[in-house]
Amino acid sequence: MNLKELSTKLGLSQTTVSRALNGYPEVSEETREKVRRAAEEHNYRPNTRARSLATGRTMAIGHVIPVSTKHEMVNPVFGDFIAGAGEVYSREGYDMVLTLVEDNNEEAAYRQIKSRGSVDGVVVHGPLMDEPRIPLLKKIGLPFVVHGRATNAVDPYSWVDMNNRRAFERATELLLDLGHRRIALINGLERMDFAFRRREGYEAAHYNRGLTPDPILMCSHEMTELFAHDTTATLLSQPNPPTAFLVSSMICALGVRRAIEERGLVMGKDLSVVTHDDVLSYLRNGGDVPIFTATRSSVREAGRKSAEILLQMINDPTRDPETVLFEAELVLGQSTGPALVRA
Amino acid sequence: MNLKELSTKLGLSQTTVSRALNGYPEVSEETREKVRRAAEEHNYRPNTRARSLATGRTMAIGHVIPVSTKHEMVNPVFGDFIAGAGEVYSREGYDMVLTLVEDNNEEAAYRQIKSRGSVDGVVVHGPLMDEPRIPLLKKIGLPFVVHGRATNAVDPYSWVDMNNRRAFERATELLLDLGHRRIALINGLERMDFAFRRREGYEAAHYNRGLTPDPILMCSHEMTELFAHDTTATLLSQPNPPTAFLVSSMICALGVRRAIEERGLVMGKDLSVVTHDDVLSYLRNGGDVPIFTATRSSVREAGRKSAEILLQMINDPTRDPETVLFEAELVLGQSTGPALVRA
DNA sequence: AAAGTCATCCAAAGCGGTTTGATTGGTCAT
DNA sequence: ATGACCAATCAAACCGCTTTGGATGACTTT
Repeated sequence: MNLKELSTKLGLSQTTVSRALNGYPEVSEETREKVRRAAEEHNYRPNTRARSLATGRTMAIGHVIPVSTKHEMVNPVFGDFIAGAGEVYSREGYDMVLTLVEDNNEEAAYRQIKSRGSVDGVVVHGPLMDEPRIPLLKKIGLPFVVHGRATNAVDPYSWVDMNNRRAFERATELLLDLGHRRIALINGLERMDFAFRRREGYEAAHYNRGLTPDPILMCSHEMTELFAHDTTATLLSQPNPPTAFLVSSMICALGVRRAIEERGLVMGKDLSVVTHDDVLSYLRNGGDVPIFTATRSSVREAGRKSAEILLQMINDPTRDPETVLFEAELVLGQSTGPALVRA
Repeated sequence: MNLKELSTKLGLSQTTVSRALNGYPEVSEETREKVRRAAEEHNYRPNTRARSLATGRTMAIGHVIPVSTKHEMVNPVFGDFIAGAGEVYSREGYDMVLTLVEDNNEEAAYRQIKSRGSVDGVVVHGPLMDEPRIPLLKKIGLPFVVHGRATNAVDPYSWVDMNNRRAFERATELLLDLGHRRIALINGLERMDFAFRRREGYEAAHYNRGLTPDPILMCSHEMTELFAHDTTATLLSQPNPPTAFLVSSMICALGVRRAIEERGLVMGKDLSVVTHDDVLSYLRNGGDVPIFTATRSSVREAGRKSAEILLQMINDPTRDPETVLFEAELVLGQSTGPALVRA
């Protein structure tokens, strides 16, 4: 059933039917109601492509997902972010278009998205410190919002981020307050902006107290359980091992815990662990009392917020870029305790 | 830059330019080359919507993701499946459109997808035992392939699945061979087809040896770390506790391990654990020697295969439904050992 | 030299909507 | 009664592409 068929069936012009359904005032209420009922009855819905060709709006948002070519790694955080954004899209009648791109030719991907004109805007995932996509998108004029930030970006742009630096500074302070002086940092890839900021926070907390973190305790890698486990195991078998771990994700924290327990040590007693918790739906941090002491910020909420901002920008292109910075909570769990005095 | 502009710039008709770029033979090689260069130079790419309106093909595949309303749960397996499917789509020039749907009105969602005509086909995720979507999609004539199967479906349809029944039967047999007689099943929601089949396999292995599994040992829930942990803890504190656990996902297995180790027990010695492993990129099952003994089948590969089948169906609608059944490997890790003789 | 073939190109008609610019008939003030 | 005005409707243009059904001229064929 298309517009033409529906309108002949009703004995009306396409114009009137279209206007009736789209709520234009030039149609009598009586006719509008008649049209509405007929549309309902025949399960008519305007063809997306035709409509978007006519209006110039696609009613679709693109998400370009970088897939690490090296490790075939898909960010586990992604599902929840998408769920948050998707809530907003479906509420507002937008589709979500995913493009998976190997991380070596993202620029081409964005250019293609723009010139094929299949979305009204994009969400940029996983920004690096120097993020070439930001000036690129500005240049080609595709509305966008970044999940995260790019430290070295110059022009203003819209982003939604968590205060990674502050979160990790506070977490480090907590561990320092507990008497820990050798704190390992199990971080993500530090060319990713979020990981860079987290290290900054970690270092700042040390410097603020006149301390210097031991470079050997700072590790950076793709955040898998395995990496975290192996790194922890290695660190613990060194002569002057860390007494605490600051970890960049729940998945990693599980690996850290495994390594700790393999050595017969008890988390929260022999060693302290603080992790960042993205509040993933399938990986809750314990029940009433959290397992891990954690900095906490919902990535699903970030998804919602990103989508809202992007849609606003699309609806009103004159708007100034908008930014949202979530402060992470610091929740106490069972994985932290005072540093043991060395025997 | 659109076709009209490009063709006037070249002094050719739209027809010729379009044909040149789409490889039709009615164009001299000389002209074709000239057109190609001009297109390249001006970064021209045909507008997706216009093209799909003209051809009737959208060059997009829909994925309808059920989002559990009750638990706000996003399937963690989804990211890797999408990554696999996405590889194929981008190779073949297809877009991927995601629709998140609360699990109570999926039917409306599919109807809408069809009538809005924004995709050429869909992948159905998370089939239930009685899956109303299958007859629905057949009825409305939208090509589809199911990731998983629906036990009670009657008409043939395309699906890609793992042999859940056989995998869990073998895993159970392994545990029985090791002398375990009280084997707990930590399963997903059993209205989901995969979970139902896994239980069947588990039960069959028992029955085949004249054993009857204790209903109290079979647990079914959304597969979170927390559920697995709490259930395991509960089971272990019962009078006649299980000596082995058969677990439906790596995430759950982590919860099982946590509960085991909290009691000061050692996995692989005091208790055995076998899990299913979807080979998620961020959650590898250990390094050289797997941590968990596991049934293993790559969900990413399933994504690839599903996409391939669907595209074939779209390109040749006369094709018969195709089905792929992956057999899971059973890999031995460190989490299994002989049942201890009760003191 | 006329007719037929063939390679190459083009004008115009869709695809299914939205939107512009009339057109119609009724109501009201003059 | 007449023109102005308004509400309600419509025909046709347009969005950017593909594709049908010619056109054109060079080259063979007879």
